[in-house]
Amino acid sequence: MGKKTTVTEENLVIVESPAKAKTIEKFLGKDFLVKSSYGHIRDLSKSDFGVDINNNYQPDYIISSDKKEVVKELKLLAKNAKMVWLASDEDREGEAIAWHLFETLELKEENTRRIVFHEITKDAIQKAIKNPRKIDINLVNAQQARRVLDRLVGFELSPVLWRKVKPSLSAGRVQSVAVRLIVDREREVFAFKPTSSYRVTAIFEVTDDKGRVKELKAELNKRFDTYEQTKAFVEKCSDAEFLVSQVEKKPVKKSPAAPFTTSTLQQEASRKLGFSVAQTMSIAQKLYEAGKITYMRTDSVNLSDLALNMASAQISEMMGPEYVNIRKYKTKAKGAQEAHEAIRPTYLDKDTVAGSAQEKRLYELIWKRTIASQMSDAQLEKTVIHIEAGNTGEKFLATGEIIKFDGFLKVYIESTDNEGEQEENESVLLPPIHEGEVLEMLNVEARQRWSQKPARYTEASLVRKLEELGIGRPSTYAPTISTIQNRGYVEKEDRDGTERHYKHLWLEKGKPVIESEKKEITGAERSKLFPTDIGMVVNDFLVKYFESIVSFDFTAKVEKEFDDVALGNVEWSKSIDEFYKPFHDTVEETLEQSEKSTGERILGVDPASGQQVSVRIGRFGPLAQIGVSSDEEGAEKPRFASLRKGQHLETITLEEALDLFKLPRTLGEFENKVVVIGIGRFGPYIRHDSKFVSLKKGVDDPFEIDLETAIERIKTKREEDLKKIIKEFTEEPDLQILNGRWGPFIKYQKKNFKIPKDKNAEELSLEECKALIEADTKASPKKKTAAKKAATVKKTTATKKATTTKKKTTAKKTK
DNA sequence: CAGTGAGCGAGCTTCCGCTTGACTT
Repeated sequence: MGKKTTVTEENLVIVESPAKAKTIEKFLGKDFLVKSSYGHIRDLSKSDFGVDINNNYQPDYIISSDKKEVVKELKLLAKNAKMVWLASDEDREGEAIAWHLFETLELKEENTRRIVFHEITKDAIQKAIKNPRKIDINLVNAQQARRVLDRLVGFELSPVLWRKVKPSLSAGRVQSVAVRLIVDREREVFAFKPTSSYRVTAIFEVTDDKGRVKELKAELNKRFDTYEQTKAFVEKCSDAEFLVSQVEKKPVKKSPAAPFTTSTLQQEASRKLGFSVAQTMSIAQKLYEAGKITYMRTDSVNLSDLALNMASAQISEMMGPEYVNIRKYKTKAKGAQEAHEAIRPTYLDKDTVAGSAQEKRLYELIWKRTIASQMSDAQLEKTVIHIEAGNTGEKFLATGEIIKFDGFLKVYIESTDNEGEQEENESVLLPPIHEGEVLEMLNVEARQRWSQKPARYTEASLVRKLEELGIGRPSTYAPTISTIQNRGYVEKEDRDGTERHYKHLWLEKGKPVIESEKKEITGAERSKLFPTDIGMVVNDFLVKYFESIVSFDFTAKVEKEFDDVALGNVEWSKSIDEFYKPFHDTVEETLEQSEKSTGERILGVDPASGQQVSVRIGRFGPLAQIGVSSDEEGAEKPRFASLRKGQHLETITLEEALDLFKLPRTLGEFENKVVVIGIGRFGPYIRHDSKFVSLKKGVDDPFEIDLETAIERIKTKREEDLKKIIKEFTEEPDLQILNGRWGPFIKYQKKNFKIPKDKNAEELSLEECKALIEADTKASPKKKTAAKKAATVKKTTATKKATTTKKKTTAKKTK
């Protein structure tokens, strides 16, 4: 749409991102028009795999529907340009984009150049223009192999799941491994048996140089396995002498972390700011588009020389030259392609930025991390004081750290995922203590401690694991995490902890030991990824029949193969053929031979009826069942009940399953209508006269509640509802003025309408209400169509994959 | 929103990686 479209330009440069195009255009001057392809412009067609299996896996590429406009414009511009510069990223995907552009725009070799740069700086770009090359067809072929392999795996495997597990499911090289990680971890947690030991700490009294009395906390250098041993030791402490036998001092240095990549940014934003992976990416995108940070999808920890100079100047100015230590970091990530710089502020002299609160916070995080990465090591002195506990043969250790030179710690401290054990990492300043001193004991405390269960994944820690395994790319981490949640394989959830008792011993100077049992809350989870039943069943199915595909090193193996293709040592279609032939055989075999997979577990026998009790995945999710289906005439049908939230096929017990059938429960009658207790999506409820009343949380037990209490709840609900009604009209019972969460509103035929703020709700007449309804429906005709669209989406798709489906429906319409 | 738990079968679902917008209570 730009005005320049019709003008003939000397040079057309095509990059992938429009924001990048804008910046580069400034560097190149008026002879260059810089445009963007918006990523890939073509993809495999969806019919017949988009790949001709019988003809060397010949790909069938079509221009993506949302790229037709872009392609049309680029084609015209390319036709009129004297030279076309393909400046997509220097990695496998970027090379392929260049090649697709070459093919699709019908470019000619003599006036096409391929150029690459890893940083968006004037120097880098001008150097690139001076050093053009040809499209590297081997690298392109490696990308084609990658693309075709992913298509074949995804489009062969998914239909197997439709037949053997449930329709609409999906499997793929990346998502299936992500799910597997989460399922495996859940089972580790389930199998985990905590063991306990006893941790002993003591507080001593110390007088410092100025005569001030201070407390010194120390921990025993061992933990006891049994309560008896612990008690015996604590008792001995009451009259023991505590002698400082050694004061150990050693220098320690700490180094800063590398600048941010996509994955480390996602992790730190999650730990420090509590952002989800998708949130981080969308905020970063905004910062990028505003020119405030460099590109946010990168696996590189490299900073440009320009950035390093800026960092050096900035640190020197803000904190002094002794804080500068310019470093080059090397990536550790498997399969990193390093087409971009690390994520950094565009201008390092800006330590903050205008924008939303979230943008500010993320920017400041990036600024700090970038600056810290170029700062000096922190110099610490670690002190360990050894305190002999009388003649018990044990000793207490007090550790402390003093910072001699703070270095990068002045700006940034990296967080870790460790939960619970933070107190041990606390750095404390120790009072001056000398060897040979005898310390006064104030108290000794011993408490039972339990070993920690394996940590469930957060979105961010899953990304880190995937990156470690070389699975997925910076541009796909966030979408992959959405996919496995949208498919219903995984849920992000909070879980309340459970109460646990622990033993406690307390000894105060000159007093007897106090023994007690205390309570703590343990195992609470916040925003953790849990597998669903369907996720587990699908995973087990894939592991059983397609172990090689969902194995953790599958991607690494095929990447090696792609590397050979990129080097020109192997023909890509041959490499695909070697994989596909046996894979396809397994698919056929599995379709023929495997049973349908429902995750069925037989729990036992129902004592009341003598029938079998089992659980499995049903049409609408996990269910429990009493009895078995039978073809025989007049055979009794089994009874069914859905599993509740938090119950799982794998862990539910016979008793819990039988409990499910106790509801709904009829209590009796009230006002000649039955009162029924049940549990629905929103918890336990009372149903009466086709109205629903929630049970009181934490007070009412759906299995125990009696008719009297239920009636009480119904009555209070009625009173509350009355308060909601502001005005009613006898001539129009469908119309009410109600008090809602956001103030008064009009309810008409089950739809809600706004009341303007300048109107008094109580004084509205029926005519005025109808006028408001009329005005509201007219004012937003879009609302209606949007709602309709949403409804059709809901019909065609079971879960909330609204975004992808919507795109498709609109795409079809515009055709 | 508070249930349902199939084969009278028509046609659809699905992958991974590049990119950005246009959606909504």
